[in-house]
Parts: sequence; C-alpha cells; structure tokens
Amino acid sequence: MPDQPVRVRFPPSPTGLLHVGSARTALYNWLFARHAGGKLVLRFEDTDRARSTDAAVEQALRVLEWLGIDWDEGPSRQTERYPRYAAAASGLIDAGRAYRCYCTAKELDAEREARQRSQQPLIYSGRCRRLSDEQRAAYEAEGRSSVVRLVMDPAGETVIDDIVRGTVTWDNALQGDFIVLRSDGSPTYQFANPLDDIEAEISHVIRGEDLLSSTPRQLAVYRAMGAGEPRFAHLPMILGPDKKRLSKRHGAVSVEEFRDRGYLAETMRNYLALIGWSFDDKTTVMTTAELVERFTLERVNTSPGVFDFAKLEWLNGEHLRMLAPERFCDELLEHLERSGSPLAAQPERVREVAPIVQEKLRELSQFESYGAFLFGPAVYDDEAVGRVVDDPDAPRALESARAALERLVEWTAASIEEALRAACDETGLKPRVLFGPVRVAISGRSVAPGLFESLALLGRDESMARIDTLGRRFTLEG
RNA sequence: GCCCCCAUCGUCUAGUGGCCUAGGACUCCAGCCUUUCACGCUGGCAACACCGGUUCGAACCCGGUUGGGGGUACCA
Repeated sequence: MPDQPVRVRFPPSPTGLLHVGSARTALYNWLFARHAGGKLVLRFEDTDRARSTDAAVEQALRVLEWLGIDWDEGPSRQTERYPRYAAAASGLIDAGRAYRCYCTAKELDAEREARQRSQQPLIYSGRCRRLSDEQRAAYEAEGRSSVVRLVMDPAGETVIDDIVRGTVTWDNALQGDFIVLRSDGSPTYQFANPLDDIEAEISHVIRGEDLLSSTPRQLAVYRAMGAGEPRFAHLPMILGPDKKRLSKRHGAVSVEEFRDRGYLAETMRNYLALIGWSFDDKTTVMTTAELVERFTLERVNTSPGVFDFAKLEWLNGEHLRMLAPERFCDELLEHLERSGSPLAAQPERVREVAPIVQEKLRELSQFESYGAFLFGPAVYDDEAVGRVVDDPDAPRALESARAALERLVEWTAASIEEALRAACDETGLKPRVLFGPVRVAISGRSVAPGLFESLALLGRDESMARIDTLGRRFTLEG
C-alpha cells in the first residue's frame, strides 16, 4: 500500500504499570509518526475486563505525558465499541467467514491432549465449522454457550514483508480457526485489534516481536473484512540482564520508577531509542529533535537487547550536564517535590546549590547525598572522619585552614580559594592533604561538591563552627 | 510437541563479499588532569556461537547444528 499517509497507533492494554518495553514501542511509533509527519493514534485495549483498570489507564496517560509522547487521535477504549465488534462478527457469520462453535472446554482440552500425544500442532479442529442447522439447534436447546470463530483457509501460506525482519511465512494449515467473540459476546484481542486498525486506517503496525506470531490471524481478519493490509514492523524484545524477558525481578521496569529516581524524560527517550535502533556507528547521545530527525524503521535491529541500567545511568549524567542551569534547577526542584524531600521547602537554597552539583549527578536523587550538608547539619560519615583522625597532618591542616579563613575580609569562593592555597604554601602541606580534612569537616564526607564553592555557600560562621567541631576531635582523642 | 524469530566484545551496537590484524559507546582496569568525587583526556582488557558449502576472497550469502527468545488461551 504505497504512499498512504502514515498513521500508526499505540494500543496498550491497561492491565498494569506501563513498563519500559511498552514505552519503547510507544516511542518508536511516535518517532516514526513525527519523522514522517504522520498521525499517532492512542487506544486502550481493555477487553480483558478482569485485569484492566482505570488506574492503569491513568498511569499510562501520565507516563506518556511525562515522556513527551503526544498523540493525535484518541484515546479510545475497546470496551466502548463492543456493539461494533459484535456487528462485525455477525456480518462475518452471514458471509460464511465465521461460525458459532459450541465445543466445551472439556472437549477442547481432550482434543488438544490428543494432538499433543500425536505430536500435532495444538490447533482447533474446526469441528463446529460445518454444523447442520439441526445440530446447532440441538446444542442451543441443550443450553450450550457458544463462541464465534473465524474461518481460516488451510490452503497456502500467509506471507508478510516485515520492515525490520523481511519476509516471514506461515503455513495456513497450522493456524486453526480462532475465537473472535467470547461466549459473553466480548471480542478477543485477535479480533478487536485488527478491526480497530482497519477502521482507524492504520498504515504501519509497529509492535513487539511477541506479537509476530499473531500476525497471520490478524491478517485473516483483514481479509475477511475485505480491508487493505498495513505494513508490519516487529521490534526486538527488551531482555533483562539474564537474557530473560525484562520483568520486575530485574529491578525498575515501570517508567515512573525511573522518573522518580531522577531520570530525565530526555534520557529515557534517548536510551529507549537505542535498544533496537542505532543512527550510525558512533552516535550515542542524542536530543529528542535529533531522534525525530534520524529515526527510520530500516535501521531497527532484529535481535533482542538487554536493558543496561549502568548505561542508562551514564546517559542520564550526560543529559543532566547538557541542561541549561535554569532547566537543571527546574528539574531538580520538580524531583525534590515529587519525592517529598524536605529540601523542596527551600527552593531558593536549592537554586544556589544546584550549580555546584550539576556536573556531579547521574541521577537527580543523588542530590540529597551530595548537597544535604548545605541545608542543615552535616552528617558525619564514620569512614571519612576516621581517615581524618588517622591522618597525622590533619590537625595542622585544619588549624592553618582555620587561621587563613579567619583572616578573610570577603567570603567568596575566589577569596576562599586564594586563602586556602596560601595556607598550603605556608604550611608546606599539599593541597589534597590540607583540603581533605576541611572537606570532611564541613560536609561530613570525603565525596562532595567543590570545596571553595561549598564553603562560600555555607557561610563564614557555619564553616568555622564545623571546622572547630572536627578539630575538637583531636583534643578529645589525642 | 508444533510454529515463528534471533545469534559480532560482559552489555548496547557499527558492519549488507575485499576499506576488518572487526570500529564506537557503557562497564571494568591503568594513567593523566585535579582539592576528593565527578567531568575531561590517554591507554588497556574484551567479540564475528559451531560445522559445512558458495567464492579468488566471507562477520557479511546458503544449509545444518547448538543456544536464546516468542507464540501455540473464551490474556493482550
């Protein structure tokens, strides 16, 4: 179907948290639509009424909004279109392309077991396909419930030209008549999905590889409905570190968890795009605009990819550093508020501290551990303090730093640096020997933002007090 | 059982017959820079699953083996 306008869709089933696999599928559809100037349709496939929840719908909407994935039509819900599916099914029955099946679960199980034993494919025999009117009436009189099955022509094969996988072929004899309407009249996924795609005039079906083998059944619906067929693009799966399908036991898998840990939406788009797709042999860090400009289905991979948490973390650091300072502050504040951090109550202070930690963080959630000492009393890390206490030069370092700082007229990062370096010259102590204890004194840790900036932000009085506090350890323990 | 898909460093990948003694990135290691960490820089470890075939020549093409994944529901 060449030169059709590009219309793609993202059809999650709202049965749980939207995880990174679905997010990647949504992203690819979005990138493809935006790149081509096409439309993205959002639809919730909630025909599994037992598992679908409104909460999941809302969560999915929130995630998409946060990810910056917008859509042009919808969201619709399949549960709102039941009459449409039922009508389509009865139309197919009238046309002889579908039929009522009265087989009971027990009968079906027996059939399946027999096939299992004889090493046959586990498909429905089609027993009810040629029921006479009398037999049908008898079953009805018996009070048997029925489902509607689609007639699958066992002759020949079904072939698709998948954009990422190339030619894929199925033997039609191995398909079997599948259920399109359950006994309660509700549609199955195999029916509602292609039907909706037909009516939404979807041009490209971009989805996970787990749906590849359902393609011949859905194509059968297209044919039964006399509809033109879409192009398919089946994306490789995302796996956990153990090469098994990514799931909760591998750690965070819901997109919101990443957001809450301080990952940028920009990072997630960049990283997710890279599992199963690449631009060239050396580009890794990309803005979303670049992604949209560069994304093509032709460069999507065929082999499954392992979700690499370490690389995601690194990439987030890259994007965090690329942020303009004001935007970094905004993101930081938003994160602190969302995570319920007490630091969120001091936005002005956060804005002062943010610049000196921006280049250090890989996750926004690390902000507290880096900067908390600038918001309240330092929490002393035993190991860091221990190292200072064991250092024979520490008392001298602290004392000379103290003396140098005390003389300062102007309390700025620059003047502080000047004074402390002068102290190094005076005492003959190396910078690292002299600065180390001071850092621990004011921050409580050996890992902290820049020392001079930190002292400047802390203020003279508080800085001196903290240096004295640590200094006292020597007189007590000495 | 049956069907489908996949197979390059630990991981993400580049590579569509000679440019490959296989390139980039993450991780890890060493070093430099440096007030620690981080950043940055330099260097290092590390892969074409296996067996056949096609070809003057295969990571790239074909077949098989093995391994992994998916499907086989009145789930989606």
